[in-house]
Amino acid sequence: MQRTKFGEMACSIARTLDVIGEPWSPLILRDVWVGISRFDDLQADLGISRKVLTERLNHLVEQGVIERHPYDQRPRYEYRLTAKGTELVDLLMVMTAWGDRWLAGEAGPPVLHRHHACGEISHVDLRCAHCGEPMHAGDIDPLPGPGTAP
Amino acid sequence: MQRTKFGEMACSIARTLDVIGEPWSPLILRDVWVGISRFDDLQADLGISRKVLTERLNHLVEQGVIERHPYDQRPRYEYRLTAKGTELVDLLMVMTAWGDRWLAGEAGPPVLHRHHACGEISHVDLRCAHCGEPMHAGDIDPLPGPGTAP
DNA sequence: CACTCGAAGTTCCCTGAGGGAACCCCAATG
DNA sequence: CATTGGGGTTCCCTCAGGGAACTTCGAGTG
Repeated sequence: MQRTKFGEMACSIARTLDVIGEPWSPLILRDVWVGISRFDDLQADLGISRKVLTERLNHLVEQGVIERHPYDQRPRYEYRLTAKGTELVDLLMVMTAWGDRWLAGEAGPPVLHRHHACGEISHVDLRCAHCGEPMHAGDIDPLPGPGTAP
Repeated sequence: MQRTKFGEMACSIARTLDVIGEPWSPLILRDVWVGISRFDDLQADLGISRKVLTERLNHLVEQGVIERHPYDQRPRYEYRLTAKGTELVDLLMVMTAWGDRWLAGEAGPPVLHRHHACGEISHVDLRCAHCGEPMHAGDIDPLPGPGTAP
């Protein structure tokens, strides 16, 4: 947990960090995405402290990124992505693409992604939602928006 | 700083978190991207502790994401994005898009982005680098890659 | 019914990272 | 020679993360 509250800044990056910026949160999201969805399974897969896992799951549920689903008469739950959380996976895919490109080293990427539409091993690329052309760091100008800080 | 080392995991998401996953790092990157590049300017803009800012800048320089450039005879430096860091801005753009969509609230997004190619206010969308079709959470299958853990 | 089991937390203590503020270094300037 | 200002460093204090033991509660077993 960061001591300074990012969620109150007038910046969508800072606000997003307030939702998934804490240590472990992106990895929890990754596990839930690939189907590791129960408390003990998450704890074993990540090697995270149980206390922190509890805190992170509660926070992600509060933020509406994942949901608790009972899967038994007994109080047993599994966690699933909401629509909000599913869209956050975009972030994970970009992190994967960057990590594969810059950090994988000799051995190559640990995981490959096959794209359903074309059947090829591929990765994500960023395009403008409006015109479809590439959209990267140098391709935009920032302008003050309606929600600018007072 | 996370106690557990993410960089040693066989996962590009975890490795990427080892580079920019610490508190403040994405916001430092954002500031450098938009041209806030000197120590005191960063410290003032972010409200971060000077100690932590020093640590983060050193780490980002070590990771090859930013570079120190002297801008005076005196020991004065400014920080600039490297190619590796410039590609990391993709991550910030996706965070911005998600935050704008899910967290901006009534007021709307605090910052707008005009795309050079089409001149419109827009945001990023994820496409397959191979076929150009949309590529989101449900559109891929993960497969073990060459760098899978032993 | 008493006993055990297992998932899902909860509690406790210890260490170490973040916040804040004061301090330091050093080249240029007046 | 004293001052200024950028770019850190140092020190102390608090609070978050790690680790491991403990708790809860319903289900299954003898």
